[in-house]
Amino acid sequence: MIVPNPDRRSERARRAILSAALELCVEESFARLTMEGVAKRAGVGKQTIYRWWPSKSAVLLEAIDDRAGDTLDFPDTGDLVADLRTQMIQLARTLTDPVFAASLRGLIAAAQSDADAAESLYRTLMKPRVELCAERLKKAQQAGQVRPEVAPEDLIELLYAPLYYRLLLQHRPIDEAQIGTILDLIFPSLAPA
Amino acid sequence: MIVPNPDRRSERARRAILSAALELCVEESFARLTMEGVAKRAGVGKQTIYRWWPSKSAVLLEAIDDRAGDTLDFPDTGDLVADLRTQMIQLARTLTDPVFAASLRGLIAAAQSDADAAESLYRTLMKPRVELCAERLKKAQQAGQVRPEVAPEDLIELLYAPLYYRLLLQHRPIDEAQIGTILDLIFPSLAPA
Amino acid sequence: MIVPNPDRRSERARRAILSAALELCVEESFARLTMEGVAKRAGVGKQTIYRWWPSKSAVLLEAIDDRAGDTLDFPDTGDLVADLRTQMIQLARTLTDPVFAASLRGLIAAAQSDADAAESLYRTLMKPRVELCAERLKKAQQAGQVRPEVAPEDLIELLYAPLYYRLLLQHRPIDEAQIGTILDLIFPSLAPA
Amino acid sequence: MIVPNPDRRSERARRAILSAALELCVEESFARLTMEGVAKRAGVGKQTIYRWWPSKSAVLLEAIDDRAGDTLDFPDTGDLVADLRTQMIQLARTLTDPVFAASLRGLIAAAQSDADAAESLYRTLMKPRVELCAERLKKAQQAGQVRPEVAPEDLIELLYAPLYYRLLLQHRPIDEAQIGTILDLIFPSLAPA
DNA sequence: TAATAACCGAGACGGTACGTCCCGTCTTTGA
DNA sequence: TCAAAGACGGGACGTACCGTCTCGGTTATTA
Repeated sequence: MIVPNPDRRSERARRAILSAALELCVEESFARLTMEGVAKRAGVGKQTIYRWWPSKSAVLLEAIDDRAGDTLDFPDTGDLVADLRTQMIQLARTLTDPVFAASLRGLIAAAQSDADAAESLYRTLMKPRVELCAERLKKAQQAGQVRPEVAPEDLIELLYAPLYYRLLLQHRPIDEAQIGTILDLIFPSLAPA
Repeated sequence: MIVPNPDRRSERARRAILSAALELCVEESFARLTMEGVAKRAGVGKQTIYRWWPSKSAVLLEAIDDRAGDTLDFPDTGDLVADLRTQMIQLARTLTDPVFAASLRGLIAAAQSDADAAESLYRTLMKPRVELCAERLKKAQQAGQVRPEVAPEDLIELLYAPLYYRLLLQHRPIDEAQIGTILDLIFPSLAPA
Repeated sequence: MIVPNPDRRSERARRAILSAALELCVEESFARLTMEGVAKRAGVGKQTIYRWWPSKSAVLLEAIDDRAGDTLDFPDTGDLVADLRTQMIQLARTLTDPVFAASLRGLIAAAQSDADAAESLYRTLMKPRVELCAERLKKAQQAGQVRPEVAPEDLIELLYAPLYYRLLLQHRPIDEAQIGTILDLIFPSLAPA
Repeated sequence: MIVPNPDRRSERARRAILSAALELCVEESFARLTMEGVAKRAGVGKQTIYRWWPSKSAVLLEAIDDRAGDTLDFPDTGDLVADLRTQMIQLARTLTDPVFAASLRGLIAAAQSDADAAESLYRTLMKPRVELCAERLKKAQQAGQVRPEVAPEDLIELLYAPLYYRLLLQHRPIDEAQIGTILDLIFPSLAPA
């Protein structure tokens, strides 16, 4: 496979494609999002999309990752529950933003039939944030605030999975009350004996 | 809309269609599952599918619901945690069955772009089981085993969401260890003060 | 290769496609004639064209053959030169008809890069007419009007090639004067010694 | 339109382009000959082709004209039929040369949809040779070997059209026998009464 | 017991989008 | 300043499916 020269890449086209993808994903839905529609909306040839991305989920992943930007940080005030609450509320806001919600739901949908999409979704969007959270939890364990035998990754799943559950099932809305419930139900169990 | 007469419906065709849908969903994936493929595999005209189902996700939902059969029961030995463990292990087995996993992942994917699919997926597959579990939890609350101010629906989400998280993200496998972790981390918080 | 069932073929679509092909070939040119354009003009899906014809030259060949219709006859008054003149004038009219000229020029152009197109062009349009002419010439030879050692096929090429030469080179127009010249220059040589 | 400075033109690039065009036209066909293919094969940028030629037929015309070289001469031994035979055999050899045949068939095909290509093809390749032949015929007329009222251009068409007919229809091969037939059938009519 | 519906299989239809090829133009870097 | 390289916006290719439609051909009542 011949790889195009990234130095000659048109930044204008790149931005137009990513914007068009996000817009169309919200206006329609991921399933009705088409490469042809993106090309038309972006004023770009289809080949220019295929030159730089292998699939529509790859375009959307880059678009949403660009938009998420540098929000890679995890608060550390010393109070673990307060920090988690702050961060989870921030995530809840993101997951209820129409653009982000539509994109992420689409990406997760795509991941169900496309292992590459699943892999890059996890690696790009989720893994870095999971790792930051894991570090914060380890620090709390070292400070004696959390039982040492709890694996941070397990705890992270417990805390965050209910948000994704509501994102994907859409049966109940993601909100701050949910976050309160999650923290209330889990944290009393976590203090060392 | 003209509804065909269900009395004259061919049971042979119905079964062939549902089987073909499940087979193809596993062999390929939900995204590559096509009405034409199902019709061909089932030895059936396309019209026969469209006559009885509005979409491929509707076919698959009926197929998987048929297969799940009458497993609508929730153990009640008096020991809530033991009962939940039993039931969750049963669910884990279902979610790791290739046919069920492929179908459910596809249905959830479809639900991201199709509100009807989302609604019927929840109503048909999830709601009855959620309600059974809620009843069991209420009984436990009445028996003084669980703090009364905890909403059963919230607790259910906390317990089950991590399984769906792993089903959809495919980053870690669903297994019994996970269920142990979930129960260990949540239940110490639940006993009434 | 799976062959579609001709009994179910839509005559309406067939006619619309052939008409659209002829129209577009004249309005634009064979090189600018596209399957997409024909489908659009005919109000037809592209697949419906590809189902019944392998290429645009095949469509055009059938269109022009349909239009030529049953003009498969060769006059026989007993006077060979008069009969040839009659028939050649008829051909000249055909070759100067805009629709026929554009189509035939396009078909011959296509034949230069496509052996199948060349073969079917010859077999469908030319061969039957060449054979009729050859029969007429043989009859004239039997009547002692033409030297018996002349091969009818050779004579036919001599008579008709100049018309095609002008059709394709477009440097001088095809007209009755040309036909007079051709017959005048060739026939004095043909009488038996 | 900005015309580039011919003094700075790269002769190396020009030769590479013309060679590549001829090679590809033979290996594939004129229809499958592409500017990109020529550029790649010639090791040249596409712009370098578009700078000096307007179309692929223009490239090919120059290529074949270069190759035909200075074969612009018409024998004159005093014996018209012998001279024509000599020259026509020479032409037959050219028309059966694979490179020349593929190119000329392609150029004539292109001429069917492109008036510029038709015009430059006639002017460059055909006209000079037609004129030489016409001069030779006029000389024969002055020598009383050919009826004076025959227009040389008409006679030329009669003589040469059958060769082009076989080149383009490919139904019978061009060979010396054909040339004998042509001359035998036409020349008895030409002597002055 | 014929006729007469209704569903069945099959698949042609008008249509959308796919992913690819090539067009002719434009832009960058180097000779 | 021209050349090589190739990215760009764009149009058409030939294919896969969509969801609708139109055919006979079995059934399975209803006159």
